[in-house]
Amino acid sequence: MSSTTDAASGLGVATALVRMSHLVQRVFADVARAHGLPPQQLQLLCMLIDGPVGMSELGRLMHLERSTMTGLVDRVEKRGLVARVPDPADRRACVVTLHDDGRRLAVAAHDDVTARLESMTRCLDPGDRARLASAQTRILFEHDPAWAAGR
Amino acid sequence: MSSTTDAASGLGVATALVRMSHLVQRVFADVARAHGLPPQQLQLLCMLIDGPVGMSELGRLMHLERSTMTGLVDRVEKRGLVARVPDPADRRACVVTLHDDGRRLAVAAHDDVTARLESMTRCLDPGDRARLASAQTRILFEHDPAWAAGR
DNA sequence: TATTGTTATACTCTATAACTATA
DNA sequence: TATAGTTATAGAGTATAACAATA
Repeated sequence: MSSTTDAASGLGVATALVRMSHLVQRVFADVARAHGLPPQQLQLLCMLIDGPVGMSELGRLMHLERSTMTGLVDRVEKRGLVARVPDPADRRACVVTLHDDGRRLAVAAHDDVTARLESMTRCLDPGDRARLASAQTRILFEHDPAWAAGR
Repeated sequence: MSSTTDAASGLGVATALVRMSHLVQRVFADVARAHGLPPQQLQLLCMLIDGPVGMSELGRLMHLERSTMTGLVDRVEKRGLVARVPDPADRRACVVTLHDDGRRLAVAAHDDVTARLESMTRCLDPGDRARLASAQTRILFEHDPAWAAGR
């Protein structure tokens, strides 16, 4: 009945994935709140770190309808963190770009999330941590449609 | 530049956790929608499979305010899936219980989520799958406050 | 015809603050 | 005083359907 044996009575892989997902979402939400943003708005900012993205592409990346993106970008734009810039190559389209404040916030929050998650994995051996990352990478490679495209 | 080497250029553990979390949330949302429910309402139902739970305890389990629980339970109750039952031991309190329809729906959807997640892990060796589950179990044991209490 | 983005609408989710009733 | 639950309010997130402008 030591803590070690309790942890050893492990969960099924599906249950573990669901619970781990909730824990990660909570970390993300806590960091977002610490930076004064709702989680979805922070997620949007993080999508823009590598460069401007159009509305439809953002919807594909975040698995949201285009009309949902309109409202989300509206709210983040109202905070002065991003701007819509007309696409010179297509007069229907625009790209969403980070302002300086938005970039600082996105990078700082992203770093916070990374630090907190890495800290949580310190209870694993380095080898186990690497195997955890690689097993998840493998699953994502096989099952995340957005994988091939994105970074 | 083969797909194998692409997968081998793995993600950091934090990035892998965040992406995996999104993938799991998407699976859960897809299953919920297939059963005609918003994800949060399905999550609530799943919390009740092992037995009735009071409003405050539900809030702790789901990391939501008590007032948020009131609305969530209202909506699920309106669908006829759960009922508030007065707690005979404490006249302030009530417990939320599943109706038969709610239980059938909760179990079926839970099974669907489990099946889809297990199917996604089939790209791993049995040993890797077991190590994935056990590494996550270890992290949850150390960092999920709701761990000790819950199942 | 197809695509880009928006608007209108209706729900849903969430937190804060103030409240009632019971412990 | 403390806890269980609700109400009121405000804001945020989401999808569907219909639309305008452009490709």
